Amino acid sequence: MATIADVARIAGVSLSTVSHVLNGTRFVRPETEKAVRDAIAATGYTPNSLARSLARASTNSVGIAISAVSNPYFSDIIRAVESECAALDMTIFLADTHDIPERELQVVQALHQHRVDGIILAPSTTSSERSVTYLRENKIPAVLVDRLVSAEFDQVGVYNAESVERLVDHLVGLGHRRIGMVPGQPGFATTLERIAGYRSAVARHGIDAEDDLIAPGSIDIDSAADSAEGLMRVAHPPTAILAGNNLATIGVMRGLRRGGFAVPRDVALVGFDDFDWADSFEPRLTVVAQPCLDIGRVAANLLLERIKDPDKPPTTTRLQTSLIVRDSCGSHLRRPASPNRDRNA
Amino acid sequence: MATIADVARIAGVSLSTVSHVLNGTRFVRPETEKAVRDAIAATGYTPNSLARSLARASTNSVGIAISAVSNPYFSDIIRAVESECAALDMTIFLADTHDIPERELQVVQALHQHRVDGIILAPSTTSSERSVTYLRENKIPAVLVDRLVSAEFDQVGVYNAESVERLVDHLVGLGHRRIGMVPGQPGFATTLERIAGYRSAVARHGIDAEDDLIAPGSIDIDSAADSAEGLMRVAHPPTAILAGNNLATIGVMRGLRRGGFAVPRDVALVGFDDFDWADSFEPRLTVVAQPCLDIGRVAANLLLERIKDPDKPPTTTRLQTSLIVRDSCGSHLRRPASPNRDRNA
DNA sequence: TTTCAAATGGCTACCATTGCCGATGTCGCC
DNA sequence: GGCGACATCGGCAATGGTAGCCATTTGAAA
Repeated sequence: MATIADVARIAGVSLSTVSHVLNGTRFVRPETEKAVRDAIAATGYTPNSLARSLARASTNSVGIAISAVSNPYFSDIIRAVESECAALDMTIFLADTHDIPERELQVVQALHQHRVDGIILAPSTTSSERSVTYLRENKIPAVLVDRLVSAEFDQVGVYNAESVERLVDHLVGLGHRRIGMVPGQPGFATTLERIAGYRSAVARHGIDAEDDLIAPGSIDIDSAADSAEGLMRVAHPPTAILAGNNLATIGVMRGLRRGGFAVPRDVALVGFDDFDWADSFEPRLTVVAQPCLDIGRVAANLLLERIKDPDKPPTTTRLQTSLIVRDSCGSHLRRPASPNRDRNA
Repeated sequence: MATIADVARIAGVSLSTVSHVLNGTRFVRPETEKAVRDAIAATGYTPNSLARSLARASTNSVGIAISAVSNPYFSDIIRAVESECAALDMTIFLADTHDIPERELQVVQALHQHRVDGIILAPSTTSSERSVTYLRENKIPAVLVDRLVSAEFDQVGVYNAESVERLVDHLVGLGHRRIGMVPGQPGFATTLERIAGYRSAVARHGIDAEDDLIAPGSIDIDSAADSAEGLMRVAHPPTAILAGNNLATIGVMRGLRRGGFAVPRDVALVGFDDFDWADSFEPRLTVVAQPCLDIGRVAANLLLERIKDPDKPPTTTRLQTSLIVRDSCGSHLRRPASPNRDRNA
């Protein structure tokens, strides 16, 4: 593998000149530049990014610490971040936190050791966890996505409570007064906010709010399925279920099907997070959709700003969700008194 | 940020000794080692991976060049690769090819410049494309996944033709004799193999094989939807449709719905690739499922072997798919003469 | 001849690794 | 007490590209 020294030797110039030609950091005569470029072509030289990053003290890369595994919802975010960064010739380190705090810390440390310029993190647990502490103590430019746990960092998420309230409003508008909830991952900031939104909406409408209507948090599809089955076995089972995220939604459907319940005939269902197949398969789900691409875009831009200016005050951004009404509540069957067939925020 | 020199100074030893303590590369007295470790703790020193990689000429990282964006099928593969690599303390560079040859080359070059130890690539086009040439010319350890385009590399994929043949067999077993196909991305090796499998099976059964039964390749969900609508408008529309991959399946459903056709009432549907929601939403799809986790696992291990021994002969691995029979062909309605309700390979 | 500018060379710090050679120090043995 | 054997560790160099600084060379203008 050719080095810059080889290029310099063949071009008959100094190391400095080759470097300056490569980076445009000072003027060189057109003839000299051509000699250098010819030598580069002849040797097939490509700069060693490691040495370059070492000297520049900047790697032109960002790390994404996210649970890309269990959460398909993140792939759109990653996609948007990748797209923004690629436009600026930055590369992406992807590391999977598996949503386990311990692993999350390891992953953040690994990214730091690789000297990424900044980190986008979806923190697993609620408050100042070790990984967040690590970011703060090492002054690593960072943006938190999805779960907003610390206002000392730049953060991007959605209005979780309000979105759930809109789902509850929708159900109440259709006449439902016993609404069950199958939340997402227990302990996550998003989960807590969404449960709070549920409680708030239910209280506002003055309808049933027994604790047995809220299932425990679900860690995967199957536990959500179990929760749904459990919900339908209580004394007065709900007439509608609200699923706390994409995996919970699939799980609830699986559980209901297993229990012999049809949606929306036996029970209505609304979900948090949309799917691109949701308009083609039955039951066509009524959901609130997150602007995943926007989240990723905003996160990437916030991070790049933060890298440029590490001392600017951190901002927390919440984006709007969209209520997409389809058929999973039977709203096309039993029309309510107050029709609210809104399609968008 | 502390450097190894700071540690050496505080511990009162040489640079060499600190390095040897860190890497266990030569014996040091327990007292000396303790002094070094104390100094590391005191300074909060973490080695600079860049300098380390530069000196070692190995980055302990692998690059994944894949279209993670448009293809959710790859997330399981990425997950498996990440898992295997994490166990060996290797990190992952993720770069998105967007399945565009030009971008694919850029991405491979970027990974190479970052001096990854090896690359896992899902090549977009059929034969020796520029990115594959680049890998070969620069002798980069590499494994090709999904689309098997060059036996000079290690490769991992599935039996595409055979899998499609099983789907056709299943349909024929149910009495279908006009079977349409909506293939995946045009030009991809997988697509060509799956079309070949379709043609072969159709010929073997001696049933209709007009060219208008094979739609053009679909680049996304919507183009697959258009293809499905188109298929249903031909003179003698098919009684069953075979979708060439996950996106095509969703697209076909969307198109059929738009055209007012119900599955399986008006037309049967089988798909390539399974979904984790497919057992809960209607129509419950009959599909062949790829062992994505295994593909990723095998790919990671092949790459690590290849890095260790760059000169061993390349191997091509094809894995078995599983036929999962559900309800999207109406097999639960009109039982055929020969019942083949097989659930697995 | 002096003066000046243009163009480029040379140098250095950045940082950890690793093998090699050399410099101590220590111990046992005669 | 002197000598060899060995344990332990220091010093050095090469690996790489960057970017700013100063020095140098060359040619042209004054």
